[in-house]
Amino acid sequence: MTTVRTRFAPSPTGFLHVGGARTALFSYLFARKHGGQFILRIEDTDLERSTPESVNAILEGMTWLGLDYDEGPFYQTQRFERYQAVIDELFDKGLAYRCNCPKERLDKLRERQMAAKVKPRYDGHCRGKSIDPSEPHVIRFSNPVEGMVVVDDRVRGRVAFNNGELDDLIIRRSDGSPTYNLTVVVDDAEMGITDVIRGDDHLGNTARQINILNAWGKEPPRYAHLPMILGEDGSRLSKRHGAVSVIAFRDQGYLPEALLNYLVRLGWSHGDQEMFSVDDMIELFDIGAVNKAAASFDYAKLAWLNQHYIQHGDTKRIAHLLSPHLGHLDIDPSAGPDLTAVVEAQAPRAKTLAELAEISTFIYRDFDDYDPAAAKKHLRPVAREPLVRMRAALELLALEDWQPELLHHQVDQVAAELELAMGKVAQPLRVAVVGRAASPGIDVTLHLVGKEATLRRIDRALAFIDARAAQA
RNA sequence: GCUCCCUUCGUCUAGCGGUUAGGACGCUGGCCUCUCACGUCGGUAACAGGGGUUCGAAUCCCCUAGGGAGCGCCA
Repeated sequence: MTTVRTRFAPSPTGFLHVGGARTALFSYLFARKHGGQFILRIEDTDLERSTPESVNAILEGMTWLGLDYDEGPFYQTQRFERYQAVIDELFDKGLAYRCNCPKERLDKLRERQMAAKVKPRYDGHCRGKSIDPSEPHVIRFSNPVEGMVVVDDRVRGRVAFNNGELDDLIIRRSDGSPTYNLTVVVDDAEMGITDVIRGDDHLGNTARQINILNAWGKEPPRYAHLPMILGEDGSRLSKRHGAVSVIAFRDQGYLPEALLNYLVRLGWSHGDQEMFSVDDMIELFDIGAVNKAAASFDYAKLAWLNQHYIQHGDTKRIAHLLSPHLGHLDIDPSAGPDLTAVVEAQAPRAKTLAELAEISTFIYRDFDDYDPAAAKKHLRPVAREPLVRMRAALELLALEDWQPELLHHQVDQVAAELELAMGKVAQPLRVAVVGRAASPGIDVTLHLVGKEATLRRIDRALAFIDARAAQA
């Protein structure tokens, strides 16, 4: 039995988007599941549009997702001699031919075909003509004229194409460079790719590629064409739907395991299971169980998964990943409490790391203004007494006693002394210290804010209440 | 226009001839509770339409409708 070898073959004309990431993931999983190899190949034969920046962006995305490859990255631009050799071979065997049809003829042909309501395709005009290699020309593959090509696809099943529908595609441009369908075929064959997993926009190409493979005398790999990922409105996923670059997800505070988990469930499932670690995926993934229909990207569900992983992931690691997001808010995490304590306290209320950072700013610096609704509701004259009492009680607390348990006790005490419900004391205190009505438990909140800032902010709240009373 | 493909709650999906059509996200009601969350219990909501085949169809076949992809000297 031959070893399974899959590849991910992006063209470096932009960042790594989630559709590509899912294709890469499925290829990766298939290889890992079968104990095979996963290969990365950069298809940069389009010199006009390929950029080194894009290559870096793709590599960065793969690394962030943890989709490690066993071989590569290979660059097609470094394999031009191989492609030329195969083109020559096909030409010498009469399986390809020179064509010098001018653009005008091709345009007219196409026009006529459209008018006749037939599929536009090259008519094989130059087949059998002997064209001098010194004059400008391209080389076309002689596609079989009769018969059918059958793609035995792992997700689509058997898909048949009539050879009459396929035309003689160009395999070498007039500038001498090879084209996509040729390079893919050569690389997949020579890199020993056993299973090609790619987007279903390639289904049509597959028929052509199988024909080239057959002519060249190579065994075609097995194919699996994945359905597309659509935006929330059902149209092709694009930037206008939201983030599509995996790096953008990272920068917005998504965890790679959350994105991977979300992606694996797009078109694939294992019973009712929703949570999958990468190890789970490798164990359970089944390419044959992939759906045929396109799926819409649901940002809300991704957010739910992300929250789950923020909440249940290793606290130290989450803290580490949170750090740069605090930095973006001009916060120096080392100037505050232990970051893991912040993560533990806030994780249940953040869907992204960016959000986690945002709702934690009060821990590091005084807030600018009170949330109007919160201030109106809780910083009223009735709150004055509880706040004064709290301040007095807290001031007596030694720095080393500034711990959640003792802080909780203080709030309890004041509430009991004033015969007030816990909330009547805790809420004004919370708004005073946080600036808004939502935060972790009041004990944890006070602990994270620290004694000095807590007392300062209570004073500020008292002044606020007095000023408001004077105004009324 | 032509070729190929797809169609179960709003979304991701389970289902593979007999189910009260299940789960998850979202939305929503209760509980928990110092707030917001988390958690937990419940609710809402789907087989695109029409013909067959069959004792019996979400499941098999055909047609219609809707959607998608491809038809480059792009990949």
